[in-house]
Amino acid sequence: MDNMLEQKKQRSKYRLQRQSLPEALSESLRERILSGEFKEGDPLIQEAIAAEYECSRMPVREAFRQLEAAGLIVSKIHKGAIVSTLPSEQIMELFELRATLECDILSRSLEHLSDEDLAHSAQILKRLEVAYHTRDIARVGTLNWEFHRSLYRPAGRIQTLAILQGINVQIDRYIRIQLLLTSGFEEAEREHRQILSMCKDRDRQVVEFMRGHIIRAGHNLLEALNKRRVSDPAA
Amino acid sequence: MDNMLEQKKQRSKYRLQRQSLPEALSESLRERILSGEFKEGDPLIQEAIAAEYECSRMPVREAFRQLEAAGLIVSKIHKGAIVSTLPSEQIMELFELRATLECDILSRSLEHLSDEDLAHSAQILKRLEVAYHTRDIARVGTLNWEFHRSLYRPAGRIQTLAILQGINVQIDRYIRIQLLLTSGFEEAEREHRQILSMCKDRDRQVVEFMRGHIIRAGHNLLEALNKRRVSDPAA
DNA sequence: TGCGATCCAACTGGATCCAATCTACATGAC
DNA sequence: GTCATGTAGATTGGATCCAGTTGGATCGCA
Repeated sequence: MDNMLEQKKQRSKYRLQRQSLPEALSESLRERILSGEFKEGDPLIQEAIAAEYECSRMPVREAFRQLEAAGLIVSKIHKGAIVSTLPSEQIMELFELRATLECDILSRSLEHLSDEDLAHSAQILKRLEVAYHTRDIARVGTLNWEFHRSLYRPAGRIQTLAILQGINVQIDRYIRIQLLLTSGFEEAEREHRQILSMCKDRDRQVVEFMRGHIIRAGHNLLEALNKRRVSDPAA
Repeated sequence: MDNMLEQKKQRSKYRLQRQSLPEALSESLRERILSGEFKEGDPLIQEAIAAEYECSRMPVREAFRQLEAAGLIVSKIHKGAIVSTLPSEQIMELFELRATLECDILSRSLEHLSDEDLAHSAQILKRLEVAYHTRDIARVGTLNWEFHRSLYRPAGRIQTLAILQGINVQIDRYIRIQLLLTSGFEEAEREHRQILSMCKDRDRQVVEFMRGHIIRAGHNLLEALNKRRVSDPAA
């Protein structure tokens, strides 16, 4: 999150984004769910969270509503909230959705991609590789999406990006689990470099290559995940 | 919403779905926004809403969080919430997203479409036509999406349907405005019948026909909307 | 009259309090 | 001993209360 400044560069120069407590809370809680601190099925007790952040239960409740809308938790009336669980088929469906939407947006983006955009992407890719080789899992998850997004932004498709962002939040935690379990990211790393290179050439075949990249990542993830889910019957 | 029972038929037979006040509130408020009672840019004052529903401001605040997550309102800290506004390009983008996702899911659905599914769709279409000819705008909006969804459900793509549902909520209010302004729905009505007929024949060309149907609807909507937006500079 | 500082009303944000509901354990009847 | 019922503790849902912010109105001054 230390690259906020770069991201906001097109906005007003001196804009300080204040956020309400519920927003800050939901951001922090989201990160803790993605990091695996709160696992699938874990109950989230309002009072405990409130105590941790030294605030009342009220902002916690509003944060829960946001997390629920993002699909990270499910809450039943008078029974509290638990971290949501996604069946394998739905995880794969999310990867297929990504494939569909990212191919579409990448195709549109190619026509507007400037050299500065590509330089920016290259920079993110470099940081992503550093994060991967220092085993900084959280940063790998963040930067992986950051890299993809940097390629799509020139398309100017705000709604598509928003949906993709939401999908990414949903699957990020599983990607992190995969990274913790296996080291099957080298393939993705090679592919990322090839994607960037093809984008530099404005080679339209990159669109179909991206589709394969995403679907392969999904399959790899599911394979690792299913191994874990049968051995650990927490699901 | 009177077909709830049908939809839940595969669940436990006697399940009563209680909902919390915030949920009920956000549902009601969403409907009021979609119906145009609250227009783009209108401020939503917590206290006023709470008074209307004879409850405290607390459940209203939680409902606002949900509506914000759905993209129907935007709230600034210490300045309250207003009904969100979508620029024309983003409305068209949402229609293009619909085209992409609905073609994909329809294609998958075709392989599982049973005769019962088709009978159900036909029934909805009939109700949709009744609603249109009795000028029941709210029902037209609801049933239009209901018809589309009934064709996609057999695909079993939960996440895709959830995203499409979200998109539909976003554009429903503009569809209703269009229905109020013009009567350009006859074309869509003809197309609906043709879509259903092609589905009955399991004709795969229905996928591309659906794409045209959605894109045409988007263009018609934007045309009507732009006329209104230049004459009424509320945006 | 025009500009600016100050004050006030309206509203939102957050804390605390009370009520409703669920869970688990204990008690008692058969 | 087992099953049903009752009850207490925990937890959430909703109301009320207080503090902080905003925006506009008012007043003062040049």
